[in-house]
Amino acid sequence: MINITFPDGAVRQYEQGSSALDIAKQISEGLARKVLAAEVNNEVWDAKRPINNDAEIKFLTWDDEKAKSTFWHSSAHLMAEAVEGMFPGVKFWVGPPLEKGFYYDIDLGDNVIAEEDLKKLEIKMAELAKQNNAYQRKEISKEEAVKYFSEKGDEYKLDLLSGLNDGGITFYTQGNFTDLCRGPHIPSTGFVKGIKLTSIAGAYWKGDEKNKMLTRIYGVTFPTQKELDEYLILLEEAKKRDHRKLGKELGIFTMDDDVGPGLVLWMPNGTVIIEELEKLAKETELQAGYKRVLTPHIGKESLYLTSGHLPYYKESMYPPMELDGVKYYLKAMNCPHHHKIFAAEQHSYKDLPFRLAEYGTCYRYEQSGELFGLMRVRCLHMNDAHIYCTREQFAQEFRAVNDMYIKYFKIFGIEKYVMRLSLHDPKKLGQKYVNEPELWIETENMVRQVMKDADIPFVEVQDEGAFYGPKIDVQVWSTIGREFTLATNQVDFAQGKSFKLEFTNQNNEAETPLIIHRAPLGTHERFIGFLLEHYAGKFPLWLAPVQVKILPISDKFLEYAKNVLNKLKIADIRVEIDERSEKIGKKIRDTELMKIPYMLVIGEREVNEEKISIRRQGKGDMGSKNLEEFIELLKEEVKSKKAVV
RNA sequence: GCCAGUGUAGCUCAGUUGGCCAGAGCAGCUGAUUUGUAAUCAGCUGGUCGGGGGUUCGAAUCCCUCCACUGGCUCCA
Repeated sequence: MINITFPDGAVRQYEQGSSALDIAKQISEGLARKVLAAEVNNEVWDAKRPINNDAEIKFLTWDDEKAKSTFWHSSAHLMAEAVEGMFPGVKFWVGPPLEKGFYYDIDLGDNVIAEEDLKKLEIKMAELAKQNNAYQRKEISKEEAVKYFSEKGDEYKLDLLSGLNDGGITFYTQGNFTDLCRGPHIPSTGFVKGIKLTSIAGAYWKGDEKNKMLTRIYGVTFPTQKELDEYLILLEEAKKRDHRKLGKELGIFTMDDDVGPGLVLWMPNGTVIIEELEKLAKETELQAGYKRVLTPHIGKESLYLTSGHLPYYKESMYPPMELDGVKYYLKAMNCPHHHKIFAAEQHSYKDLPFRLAEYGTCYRYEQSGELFGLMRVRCLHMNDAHIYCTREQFAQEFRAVNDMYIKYFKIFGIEKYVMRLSLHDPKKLGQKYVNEPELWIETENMVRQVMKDADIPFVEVQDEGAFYGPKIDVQVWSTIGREFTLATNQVDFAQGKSFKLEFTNQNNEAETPLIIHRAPLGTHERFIGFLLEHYAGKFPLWLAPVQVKILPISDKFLEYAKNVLNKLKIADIRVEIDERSEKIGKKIRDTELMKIPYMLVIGEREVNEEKISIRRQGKGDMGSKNLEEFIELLKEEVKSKKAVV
């Protein structure tokens, strides 16, 4: 007998070799029907895997993220079985679960798969699921596994095997499909009910663009059709919040073939938002001791050779224009220009930290396939600044930047974010990273310490640093689930040297400053793209391009309405009037769709009472007030920067 | 850049196996209407069917090529 400890601390005895599923069955059949996998001593196991020693166990059902992963990974195997049935002889790489769903990377050989085939595969998967085949685990020696895949001629699985040690290797089989897999899996295919294969994509083998491109099929499955349907509806809803759709509908931005891909034209409504954001940045940075500068959009080749950007960055810069034998590049970053401003004057340690800020316009020739709405563009306006400081000042400055991020995130109601410490890869020193092994370690430690001291949670990732130093990237998720880097805070120990930047220290010696590059609001493009999805186009009052729309019921009340318009304008409110001879219902509908926060309905009653009727976007009629009162409310709301939910 | 897909009026979309001057709704314009909290009515304008080339008696429909966009990969603020 073995002792099994349950999450509530209860200990019960079971026969040696009982599986989690056996145990669940003894508790109740209902539970057993729901168990997808089990955590055995904090490791996820197949529910049917025999337990031979005393253990702590926890049943995993659909509600548990780990069970979902197991479910989706098992679904990937199910899809692989269907694919193998359709295209015999194909080879499989890996098929991991995702946050929502799964994929499998497949070498289809000479076969081509089209979107229509996904339907067929779904049907095939449903058939196979219905057979309710068990996922059978088998421990196997490395020799035997190598033999199996050698005979199959499967170089991919052999490659996986080469990285595995003998002893821990397992095969999983369901129906006619056997895969090298560490598991775990759900008990049988019958659990998979709602099946949707979402897309086909190419993916480089091992994520390296020099390697062969495999076919990746994405899918998602659920234990019931109903849950799948609900998920698909959710996806449809998410599309409505897409910043590209909203951007067009609300007149925020546009792009044009004749201007060029990735080049954003900010329309009047978008420009209002940009100006408000810049106002916020200016106020915030002024208080934080930054000085504003303005620099040209181009620079000579020599500038980028000095900075060291050119060798690392040339591919993503617009090609140079040549004048009188000198090459000029469009700037892809503002730092070299700022460094030259630092260099233009003598600096004493007493001047430091020296902080230069600019909403700098940069041009990056991103690969065509990388462009994506506002999130990835070729002309961007960066909320950039460079801080020149001493080593002693570094910690405090770096922390102040992080604090600024958090302050901004509060204003915008950004609750979900992760700070990511991006480190170098020692193997790539001299290639992707400047060859200063000690400085890398030193600055990485400095940043790590700052984060720890400030008690800010962060994750560390290898091989993600800037070429000149480690950085903190801030990952955010828009409400529709897109993840991207919004802000960045970088240490630079290299450019100070290469630009021969100096200050005089207490001992009257020349010393090179450390440089912090930072962009808390990222770029206008990405930030506004994010905000569009974050607010679903319903911008808080302070950012709303049009804050108030006046809706006269008929032109009889136009004069009064225009009077209101002028008073609001004088109060610095962004206000418009709808003079069309449409019915009030129509005017309201159009204004609601444009997501304008306040509507003022003006008819006979308002004129007689010298009031205005207020309607709040999404909330309906709010009753009437006199105009002065309303203006005060507006001013307060603007000042609070709060979003109405 | 790579893999797969899409590209028809300002927008959202129809357009059957290639075959009468390419359609609808919304928007726009003109007129009527003067309206009380999410769509008033009528008429009209508007399209080299992404560009170019080819197959064919005939192409929005088939083929090639280029461009743009979409979903991914690589890359990234």
